[in-house]
Amino acid sequence: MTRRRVPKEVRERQMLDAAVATFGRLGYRAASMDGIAERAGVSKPLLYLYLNSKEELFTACIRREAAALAAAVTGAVDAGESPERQLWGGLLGFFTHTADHPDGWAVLYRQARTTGRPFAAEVDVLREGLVEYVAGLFAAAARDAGCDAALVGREVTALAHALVGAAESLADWAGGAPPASGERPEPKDTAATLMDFAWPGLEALLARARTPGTT
Amino acid sequence: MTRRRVPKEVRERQMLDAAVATFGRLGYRAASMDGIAERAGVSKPLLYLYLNSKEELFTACIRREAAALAAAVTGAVDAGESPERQLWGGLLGFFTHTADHPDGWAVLYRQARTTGRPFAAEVDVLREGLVEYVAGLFAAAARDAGCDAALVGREVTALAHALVGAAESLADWAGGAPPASGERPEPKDTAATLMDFAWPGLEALLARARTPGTT
Amino acid sequence: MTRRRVPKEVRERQMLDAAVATFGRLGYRAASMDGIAERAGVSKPLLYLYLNSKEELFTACIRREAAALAAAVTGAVDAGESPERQLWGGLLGFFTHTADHPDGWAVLYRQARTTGRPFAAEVDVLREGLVEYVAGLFAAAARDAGCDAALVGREVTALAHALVGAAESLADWAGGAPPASGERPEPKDTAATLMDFAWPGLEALLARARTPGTT
Amino acid sequence: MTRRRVPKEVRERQMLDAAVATFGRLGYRAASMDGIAERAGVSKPLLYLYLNSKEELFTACIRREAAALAAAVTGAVDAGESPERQLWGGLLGFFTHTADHPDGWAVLYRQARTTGRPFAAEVDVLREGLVEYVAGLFAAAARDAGCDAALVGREVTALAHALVGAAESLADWAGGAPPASGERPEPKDTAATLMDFAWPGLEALLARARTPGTT
DNA sequence: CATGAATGAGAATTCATTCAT
DNA sequence: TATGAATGAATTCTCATTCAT
Repeated sequence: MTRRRVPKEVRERQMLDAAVATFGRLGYRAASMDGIAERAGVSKPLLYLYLNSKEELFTACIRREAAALAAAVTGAVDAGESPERQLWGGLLGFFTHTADHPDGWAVLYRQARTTGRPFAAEVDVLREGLVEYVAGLFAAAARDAGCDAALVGREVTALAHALVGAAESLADWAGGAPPASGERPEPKDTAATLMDFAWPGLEALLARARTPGTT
Repeated sequence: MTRRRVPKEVRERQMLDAAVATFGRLGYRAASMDGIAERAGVSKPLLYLYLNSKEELFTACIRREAAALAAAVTGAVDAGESPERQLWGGLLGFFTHTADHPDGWAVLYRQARTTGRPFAAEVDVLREGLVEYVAGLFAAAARDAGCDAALVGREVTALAHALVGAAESLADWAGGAPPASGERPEPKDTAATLMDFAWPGLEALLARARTPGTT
Repeated sequence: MTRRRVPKEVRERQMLDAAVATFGRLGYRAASMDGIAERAGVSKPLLYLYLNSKEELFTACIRREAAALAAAVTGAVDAGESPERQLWGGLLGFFTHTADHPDGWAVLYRQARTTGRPFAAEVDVLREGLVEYVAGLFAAAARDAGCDAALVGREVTALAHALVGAAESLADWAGGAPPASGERPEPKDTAATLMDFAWPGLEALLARARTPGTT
Repeated sequence: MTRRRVPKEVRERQMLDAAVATFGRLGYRAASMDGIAERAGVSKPLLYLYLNSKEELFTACIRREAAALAAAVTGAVDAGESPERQLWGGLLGFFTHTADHPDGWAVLYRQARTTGRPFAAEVDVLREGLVEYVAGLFAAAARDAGCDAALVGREVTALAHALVGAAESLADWAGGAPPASGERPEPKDTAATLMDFAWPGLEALLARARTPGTT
């Protein structure tokens, strides 16, 4: 159609955008290369020229979105602050980004994880990074509270897993309800809900750790 | 091959079992009617005779598994006990059932939600039911603690959502780690983790509600 | 279209016939599964159901035609006769069969040999068989003529190769000239031409072998 | 990359060389213009600028290789010598050239003949020329032997066909056996094999022609 | 002169679905 | 009741060919 010459990077971004939107809504199998090409406004061969195959295209989507999400979380944290403030910042960054990029989030959380090993593994890398980061915050909070970090180590990791899972779930829920269901919750509110939900559990754990005799 | 005359209901169950296993592992699109028929040990036309189409078959799977899960949760609760005990019972029932029926859980949580509106809606019904049930428990706890139920209503619902989301996430995580990762966590431990994580948050909320002046 | 139920073997033969005709005329790459299915009067999926892939289909064609040609040659020979008579019979069988099955011959000689290793290897088996058979006849003729078989062994094999090559070439030539060029030569004449061409060379060789001092 | 200004003719030769190598190894269909351009070290549009289309490119390859082969045969013959010496010279030239230019030979003999009418026709011109030349030699030999040329005319043509076919077949066989099979036969040996094989047949024919009463 | 960027057309293969028995 | 046989409709991917610079 439009034989417009467009710089490589722009074209590639157009294609990835279209792919993320399509994969995010339909899933890997149901998405067709035809559909993606059309949405990107390019011909199918061009799509293949840039991204080689459906599999590689999907992988490229996952990587791009994972990197963007990680950057959003990292960038929202001020490393000099208290663990609690850092967690708050990270959560806010997380919910803001996922709310702003629902298709990207769907690709990562909904689709990539249900489409078989190689893809799920890509996401696991991201996830492990987040879990470790949160666990680090919890450990710092433990130190600040005068607990033996080694003592609470295992439980801290479990809690970090639970928190990340809860965050994913909330992000999914917040983004999932489409226009119909009235207003979408603000990222700030979602973050507050989760903080209120989770932080007391952590403090209770630390309290127990300071009072020997309880497990 | 086995020309055994089998009663209608048994046949149907065989087919649904095969379908749940196949859909749960491969997803809706990647699963083939051929594969399901073969796994069920019946011919494809018979599969169509009983279940009409791939779409209806998938829907039937979702409904059956959703009902089974709801029954498992409901059945594990003793309506006469305290909210905390009731929640504990429900969580235990939930984690036990999902651990025992990983394919069914995968169909509900992983596949149905990623395969487009009509199917996701089926699951949402189940989910809403659970959320409301949990919210009811929280409201009861609020009353028991002498709080104004109306006052905490909104927050209680948000918390219920978070808890259900966390439970789903934990169930998925507990079932997801295959043999490699050593032993799978016991449902009881998973439930305990979540209780420890979540209950303090609720109590903190109630405490705030009793002490006017804080949001 | 015609949803006629046809016995398996008949269907398979229809498909192979169509495939041989198509591959023989267009070559492996230029032939399309669509075209073959249409010529066979079946749908493409059925073609795949029976023959799995283009590659397997081509292999099946080669094998069937190779077996048929080998049978035609073998069946035209009376094992009790003199080498010269046996060779005559074999050639006659060969030229008769190739003239009667030009597409099969084209598949074997023209297409299979130019379509890469795995296919060429199939034909080589046939070809080696024929060469060895002819070499055996030559050796028998040598013994009858009182020559030391071991002495002429190597030359006999080279001659056999040349003869088979000449036969292939003549068959191709005889079958290649289409209607335009007037009448096609009779297999008997082709066989006679080759006998006249080749037998004196063999006899000359044997004569040299009986008169030591020549190489 | 190499922005060297290269004279037109050299460029064209580079392209034809690449095309011959590619077509000879892969065949017309399996060869891609992309591959040829890359092997030639030029861009695809340039390839099209010089040679217009895949079809024309293939035709140009055939013509160039056919001319080269004809020249090699013609140039190896001393027109003043006896028919037998001339035939020997021609065969030697033929086998030497085909051994030195395996890709060109593959294009002519293997690929062009299996890729449909228009291309096969190009080769037929070459082939007919060779056959007529050989038939002329045979006729001269007949005259030298005191035979009535008209009498043996038809048989002489058939023999010429057989000889050319045998030569082609031997060239193909000699060039086909790759490194594995040890040393490749020398052109001189191949020519000798064919001379030994063919000349006695011709002499026998002439002998019969001088002795009326035999057919 | 030379090319990077782009596309229309087609090919192999798979799948949900349905007759005819 | 139950099925072996059959197909229409996609889907992924490739290739010859051509603008725009």
